[in-house]
Amino acid sequence: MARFIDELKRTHSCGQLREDDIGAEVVLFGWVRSRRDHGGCIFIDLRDRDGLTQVVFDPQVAKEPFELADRARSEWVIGVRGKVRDRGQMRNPRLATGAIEVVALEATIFNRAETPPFEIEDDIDTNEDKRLEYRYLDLRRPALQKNLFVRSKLNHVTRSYFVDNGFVEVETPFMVKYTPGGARNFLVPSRMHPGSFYALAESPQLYKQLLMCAAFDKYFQIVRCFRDEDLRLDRQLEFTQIDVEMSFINQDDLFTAVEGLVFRLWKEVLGIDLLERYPDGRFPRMEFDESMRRFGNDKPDLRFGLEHVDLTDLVIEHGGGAIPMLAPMAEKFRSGGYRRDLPPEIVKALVVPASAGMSRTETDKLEALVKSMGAKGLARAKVAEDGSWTQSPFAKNVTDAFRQAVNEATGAKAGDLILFQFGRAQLVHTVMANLRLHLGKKLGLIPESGSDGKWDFLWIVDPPLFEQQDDGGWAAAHHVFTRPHDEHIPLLETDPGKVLCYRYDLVLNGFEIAGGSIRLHDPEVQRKVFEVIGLSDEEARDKFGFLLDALRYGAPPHGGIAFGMDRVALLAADAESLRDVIAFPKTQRANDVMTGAPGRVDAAQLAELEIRTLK
RNA sequence: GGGGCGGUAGUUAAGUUGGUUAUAACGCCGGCCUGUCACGCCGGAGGCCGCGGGUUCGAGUCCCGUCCGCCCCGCCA
Repeated sequence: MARFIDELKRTHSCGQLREDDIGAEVVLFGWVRSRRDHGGCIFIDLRDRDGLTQVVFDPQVAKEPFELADRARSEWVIGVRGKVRDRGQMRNPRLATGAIEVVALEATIFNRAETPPFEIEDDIDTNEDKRLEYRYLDLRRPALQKNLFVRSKLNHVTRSYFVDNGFVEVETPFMVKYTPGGARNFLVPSRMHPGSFYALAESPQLYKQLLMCAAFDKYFQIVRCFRDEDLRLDRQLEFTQIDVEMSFINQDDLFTAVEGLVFRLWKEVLGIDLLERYPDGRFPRMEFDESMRRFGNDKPDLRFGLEHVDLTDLVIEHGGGAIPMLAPMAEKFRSGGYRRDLPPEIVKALVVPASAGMSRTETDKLEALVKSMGAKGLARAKVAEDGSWTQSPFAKNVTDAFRQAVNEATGAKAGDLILFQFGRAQLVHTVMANLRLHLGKKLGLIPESGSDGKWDFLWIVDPPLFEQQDDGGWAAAHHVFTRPHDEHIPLLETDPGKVLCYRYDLVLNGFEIAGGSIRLHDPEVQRKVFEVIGLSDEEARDKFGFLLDALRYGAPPHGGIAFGMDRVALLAADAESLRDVIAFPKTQRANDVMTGAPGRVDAAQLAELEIRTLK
């Protein structure tokens, strides 16, 4: 029978003791965070997941524990029985337990520890690959502990909310049928069927629609999804979704359900009442088109300005303003080579205020930045006192009328710097959106954490159903079961590019945290959509046969949404990267540097699966 | 697939136009210290300069290749 653990049970966590506990005898278990040896007595900060408590080892109080503390080193795991004492004058206001300390009467060493490769503390500078290699040590740091606790709470409150509102959680398969198109799938070879593969589900999309057909109205699931695509700051190979689907609802009904969830999450997990910012309990909405025009993407960060100004119409009107680089584009519109309502090429500007004090070197750096995103260059113009342009490739040729029109449209004043992008619409939007974000950060325009403007939610609604391919054909912009606006159904046959749909994204501070749609359940319209994207009946049957069948056997009108739980956690925990809210994440090259995954497998395993590799 | 940045003691970094023994801080080890909490003071150990090749009398430094990490474009909801 061991004295500690068997006989002496833990009475408190290391973050628990307060003034009220003074005089109590307690038993604490934890890790040695730091040890301060004063010759006569030794202080050890004992840490567990809950916090820190200072333990004093005084040889005049108890000799044996003092000798133990003399030997102890960082990260050793120890147990202490002791008495809670008032720190009196020596209180540490920066510590939750700072009013008290525990005087050791008895102690034990559960385990020694090698010197860790980095110190287990917040705000230490350690490269992330090192942190990931020793993830179990990294995770001991209070900041990461806090993040994972936030995540745990998000999960808990999410389940409570949905259960309280009559939803049912249903688990759907991870191993599913491979279907080409969309995100790349991870493949899982089947031993029972050599040469055949399952795919890891990239989302439960089709299954949740089948659940609606099966009358499981109001479904939700907190579910892992897998996509074999390149990673980013906010993208991992495997990630968690809060997946939701409802029947007999329209877009507004779904928004109500989602807003209810988010308000409750913020209230119960973060202690923030979003009603103060959104008194009617609703998040604002913006049309996709407007978002693209003003911000260049469909996930605008509204916490700062620097909005884009679309100059395409002005350029057309002024025939390019005598600027050689813009004239050919204007001509294409004039001659009817380009459609004005769906312009393949556009011109956009963004004004950097004089107060930013951008130097020439800094603008050169901006140019390098936009080039790295595929732009050819960064045209600019500094506005002089009289409205004329300097430091600009446009200045030499530009007509007075066009220059004045641009100054007026952009609102640029003396000393301001106008930045331009022109060319293929998609590239201009991407470059300008990233430029705006970059400048917002660089110029310090994004409010610090905790300020009033911190939580900026926005619905992006009514995007186009299709996007045009390079070959002029059309493809579904999202997935093929998105319902078009009823009044646009005739356009399916005449002008697919103008068809808008019931698709929506919820944006928070520039991150898309949720996306979904009202689904297409009318087989007639479904066929027309397939026709537009050139999907034959046969191909459709092959890909979605089971869903098409289900839709024919009495499908209710339905729609849903999926939250990127990792991104929600990232924002809620105020973390820098998705990796900071995932216990064991992958690197950008999709490696697990701790375990070495992915790894090669032995020949016998491959032989059994009848798989041969080329490398 | 492409662009950018980085890799030097355990950790984080500095390292000049290529030139003596590669620095510093923190950590670690030893000693001293009874009120510290970023404890303090004294002393010490610690290096495949990511890896491979090349140029050179001489490479941490220059060139080529490669691996790893981060950020971005493409891709992806």
